[in-house]
Amino acid sequence: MSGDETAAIDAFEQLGLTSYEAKVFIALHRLSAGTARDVADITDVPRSQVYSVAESLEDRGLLEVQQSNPIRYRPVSVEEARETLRSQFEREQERAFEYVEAVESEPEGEETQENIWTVRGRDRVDDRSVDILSQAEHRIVFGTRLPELVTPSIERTLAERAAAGVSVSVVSGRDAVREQFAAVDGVTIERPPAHRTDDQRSGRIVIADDDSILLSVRGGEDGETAIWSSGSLFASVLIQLIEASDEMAVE
Amino acid sequence: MSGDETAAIDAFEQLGLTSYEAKVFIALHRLSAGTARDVADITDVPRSQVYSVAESLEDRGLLEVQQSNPIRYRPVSVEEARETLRSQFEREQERAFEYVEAVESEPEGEETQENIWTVRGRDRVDDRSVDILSQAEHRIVFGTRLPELVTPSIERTLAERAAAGVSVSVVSGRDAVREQFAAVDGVTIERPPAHRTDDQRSGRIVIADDDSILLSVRGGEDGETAIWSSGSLFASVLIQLIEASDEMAVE
DNA sequence: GCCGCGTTTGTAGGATCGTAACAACAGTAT
DNA sequence: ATACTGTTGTTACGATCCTACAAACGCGGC
Repeated sequence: MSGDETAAIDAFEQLGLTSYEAKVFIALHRLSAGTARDVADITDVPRSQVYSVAESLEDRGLLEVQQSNPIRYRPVSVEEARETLRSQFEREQERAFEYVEAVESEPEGEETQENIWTVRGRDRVDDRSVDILSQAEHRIVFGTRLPELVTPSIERTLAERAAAGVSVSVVSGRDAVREQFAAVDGVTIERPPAHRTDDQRSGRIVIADDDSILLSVRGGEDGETAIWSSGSLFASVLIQLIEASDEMAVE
Repeated sequence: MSGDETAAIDAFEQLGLTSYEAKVFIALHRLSAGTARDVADITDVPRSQVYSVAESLEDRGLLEVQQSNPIRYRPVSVEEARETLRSQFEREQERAFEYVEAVESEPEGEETQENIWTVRGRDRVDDRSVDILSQAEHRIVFGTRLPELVTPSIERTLAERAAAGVSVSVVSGRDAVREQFAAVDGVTIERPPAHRTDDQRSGRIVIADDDSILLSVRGGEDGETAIWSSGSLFASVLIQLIEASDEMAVE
């Protein structure tokens, strides 16, 4: 079995199929249609198991059955299968989150507790950054060495906030980053203070108003890990610390 | 635990979470945020298990962790969770079907084998009907007693085919059905021949050109079950049989 | 000491995986 | 006609893995 096929089977398992179901479904697409024996011959699924597996695939709407002797199976088209799985997914998601929304309680006091949260994984850090940025009302500082950490959603949010009258400044020593914002209206571009050594492992920094901050580093298993805090004493102190050291450098 | 909650947990399991993961996620939304003990107190998840479950939820991007003592957990917002799960789903689906598309073989001879296929479930019958209808090039006959079996997608496809110059005739004795097509251009409405007794269990009939036919019945576990055939001798013979009996009645 | 936190280990149950035996049937040779 | 052969569809049964669930442990703070 090829590595690609193993990967595809894994993916199908993530979508809720068993490995047998994935193998039978794939085999039937190879064959266009076929009997239990046909399927068993080109997979490692025992023939005796094909019948029940096919039945369960029929229940999921992924194949059709010809009641003959021998029984023949026919997979539905890829487009139809995708649509079927997708609508099933949407339905389940609706059921699940409907309830969560009904029971979730209001965040009391808008995050006034002294909390510093950890976020692992680049996409997650990205989401959280956008979240923090879009709550800014007066000023934003965004800094990074790495152009690839200026994702489209970040860029969009910065531009949107700038347009809303928020003072946005992007801090980077790298030209690649600086150029990304050269054309954006209302965005000030600055260089980091000279005294700050550029740690190779630093990721991005996000400051929104005087009460929200996010700081990420690269490395570790997840690629990027961030800590962030919003509305806490921690946040404002951290922000002051960071910015005070810059002010001093200027003087 | 309420029935709603059980349903929601089931739904989360369908989305790939374990029941513990679902319970912890829901509990954290109830609390807005909390420690392992907080969660254990309002669920039947043992406190000692909350830590590992939360870790796995963090990997999935469904909650964030505060590294303190005690450890505090914070769920991501419903919108963020939905988006995360959805993009994960899309990614997996892409991985899975990309491979299937690469290996699927061309249907040789365009369904010339003598095959009659079975389809169970109303939605599936609907899909197959639309599929057959949209391959019609010259004429279409669509019949049903039941207005609810004239779904929007059927209606759309019939109108689209009629617009493409296909001769479309809808056959029904029910006014509710007849009225649905009264306004559609290019669609002829007919009554079934008087000699044909209207079996209570009949569902829909779809005929496309002289080579594709689908026939469904209501009843059984799945609500609606259909047989269909395309390009086979079976199909053309069946079509002739059905239509011949009508012709005779006319004479 | 005492108590709560976080970790680790162990067991029971369920679902999937994988093997094997079985009756029913069709075709062939005797 | 009978016996033999091979296939089909069904059923039963261990092996294996993961989840659910329970209990114990080391640790640090009060």
